[in-house]
Amino acid sequence: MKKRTTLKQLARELDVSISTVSKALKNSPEISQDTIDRVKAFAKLLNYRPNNIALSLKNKKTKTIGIIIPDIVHHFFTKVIKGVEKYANSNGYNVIVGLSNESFSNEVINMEMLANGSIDGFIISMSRETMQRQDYQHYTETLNEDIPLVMFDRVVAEIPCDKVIVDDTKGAEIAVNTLINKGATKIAILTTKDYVSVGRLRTKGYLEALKNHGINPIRDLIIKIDDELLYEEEHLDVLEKQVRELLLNHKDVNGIFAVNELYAVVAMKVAKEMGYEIPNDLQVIGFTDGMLSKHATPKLSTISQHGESMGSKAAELLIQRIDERVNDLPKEPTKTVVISTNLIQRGSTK
Amino acid sequence: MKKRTTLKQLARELDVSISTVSKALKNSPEISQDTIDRVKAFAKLLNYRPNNIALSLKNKKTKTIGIIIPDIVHHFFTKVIKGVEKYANSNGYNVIVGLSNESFSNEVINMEMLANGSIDGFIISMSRETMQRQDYQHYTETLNEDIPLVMFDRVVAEIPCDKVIVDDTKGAEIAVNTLINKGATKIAILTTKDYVSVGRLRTKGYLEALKNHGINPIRDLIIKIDDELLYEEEHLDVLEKQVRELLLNHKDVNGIFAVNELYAVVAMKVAKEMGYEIPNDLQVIGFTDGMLSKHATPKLSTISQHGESMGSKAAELLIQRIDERVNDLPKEPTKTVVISTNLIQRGSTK
DNA sequence: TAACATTACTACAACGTTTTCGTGTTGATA
DNA sequence: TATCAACACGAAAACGTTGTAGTAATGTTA
Repeated sequence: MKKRTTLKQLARELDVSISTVSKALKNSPEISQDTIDRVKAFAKLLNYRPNNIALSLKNKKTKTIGIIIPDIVHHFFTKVIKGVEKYANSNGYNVIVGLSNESFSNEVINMEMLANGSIDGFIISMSRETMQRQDYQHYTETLNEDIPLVMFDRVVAEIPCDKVIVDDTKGAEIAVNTLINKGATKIAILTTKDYVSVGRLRTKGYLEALKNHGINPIRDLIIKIDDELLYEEEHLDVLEKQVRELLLNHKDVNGIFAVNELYAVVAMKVAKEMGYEIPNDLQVIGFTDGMLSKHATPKLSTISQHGESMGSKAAELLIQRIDERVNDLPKEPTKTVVISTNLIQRGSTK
Repeated sequence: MKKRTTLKQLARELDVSISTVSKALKNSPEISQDTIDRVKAFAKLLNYRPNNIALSLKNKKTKTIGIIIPDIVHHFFTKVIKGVEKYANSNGYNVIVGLSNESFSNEVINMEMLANGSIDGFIISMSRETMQRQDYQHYTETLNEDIPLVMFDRVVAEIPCDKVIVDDTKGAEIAVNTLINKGATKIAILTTKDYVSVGRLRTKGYLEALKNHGINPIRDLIIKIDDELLYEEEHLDVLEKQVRELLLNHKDVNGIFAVNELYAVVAMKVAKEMGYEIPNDLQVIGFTDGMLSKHATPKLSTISQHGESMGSKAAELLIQRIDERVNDLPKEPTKTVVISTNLIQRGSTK
């Protein structure tokens, strides 16, 4: 195995000490210009570059942050990673990605693999299973070990750490308000089971919007879809079937708010098949602005989640915490940053 | 800053040497069962876990692999990462992600950031700009430093390293053959500029299929789209316009093969707007099986690229090389693994 | 009882850095 | 000429591990 150039090699060949080489490369005033030049020239020749691992060990920081997400094949998370990467990179940090695949144990294992000094801090969105179990030990342990942690999107109040979320309730409210203002009178919601915090909150926003307009919510119009294995083929059928039933039983539904873009797109598809014309007969708004929204026909009006902003904000918060920790600064109280959502109007609304 | 438990601390408090602690934790026969038990109990109490960085430094390997991709907001690459992660994780490796954003300099910077000992090897798909410039210095340098490198999808023959690709030409041929067999007589191709290797190869497959059926290619039917900033909003318009012109000038086109799913989906959209009925008037096949394909109306028939398989294969090859390097085994000649493509038939073909 | 094995440890070097604290050689000053 | 800065460099510790090579204190053997 060929070995990389080290200070020691340079020192030996130049017949000076390791310290001298190290200092020369850093333009230390202790070293004569002559020696500096010689060392630098030779270092360049051998293409010397300092070993990061040794530096990490010495400095007790790795300049690496770990991001743990439930699924990478998902536009939103992908956007978040992009935001994290961008901010992290421009601050000299690398990003190491761990996938929990919506599984609790994977999440724990992944965090343990990284909490061994490999990373300076975590950015996390909880796996579905973790939300169901409500077992947050691995988070508290991490915090106890004084490893900074920032949660985003799927967060939980119990954990005292910085958080980045969108105002799900408000976003949903905006969506439903918009539908109402544009003439929809009977509005259904396609949401998830309640243990998914974002689903719960968006449903809340839906209910509030109705209430504010003096509309009584109808049980039948609130469709809670079990999103286990959501992205698996078979489960789309279930989704389609539920939408079809909804539209069959309530032919006068003229607005649908879906808590993610997939639900929205599927709803549009089913509705079109059943003869609805969008947006004339039925208006649809989704949540999360992804590929599907942009390329659906008609293009989907949607509440944008600003994944990239969330990512870079999370990275910013995390790096602040890391600095705080490294420089032994007093700990600021934990923050929860709310990223504002906004409606992107496209073809699925009037 | 709170410090993590180290061997030294354990040693001090247990009043034994560091070596003893280290060995006790590893059940060394040199250590008495008594001491082993004491040490382990105490280590558990303090929640000791060995520092990975120190291990990396000592062992001269990081158990981390770097993957550099042009864009993470892209279903295919996302699938590849998933495959890499899966294989890597189950072999004790972590994955660190670098995004080039299709930019040459970003690619170089990212690689340099990681080639400092942070990772044991690279998995790379070239950025568009790198392909254009044909500047592969950073790859050769990496290889010269004896850092293993595996390229996937967007590869280049000049670099002597393991590669994982799909048989683009064959895949395209299958697609076009299928169109012909299903009755299409005038088939257009939506492809990229030639410097994008996959575009070039898929175009080749298109031409071969035509030739094999004795069909003369028509210049006008080969649309080479400039995919600079492809995923930016404005450029979709260009794409739409080109498809519209194609269909206007050649009303009898009854088959379209697109080298990616976005082109295919946009083509379908434009065609539908122009009154074509798919698949009756016009059949469409895409390449890469992503979200868009599954949720387009009609669902898009497509050549599947098996991103996840590509990813895990790439990880497998890389880890083999790393082992080879670490154990000073003789170097095997470089391999190019071709992942077989297959046609997924859905609604956009008869 | 002298020589030797075994047991159960410890010391130390090494991985590649950085940084603090010397230290020997100049030249200038009193 | 004795004293002292300034200069240019080197030695060594430290970060947290592991593994090799020692080393006391026992017990065993001839």
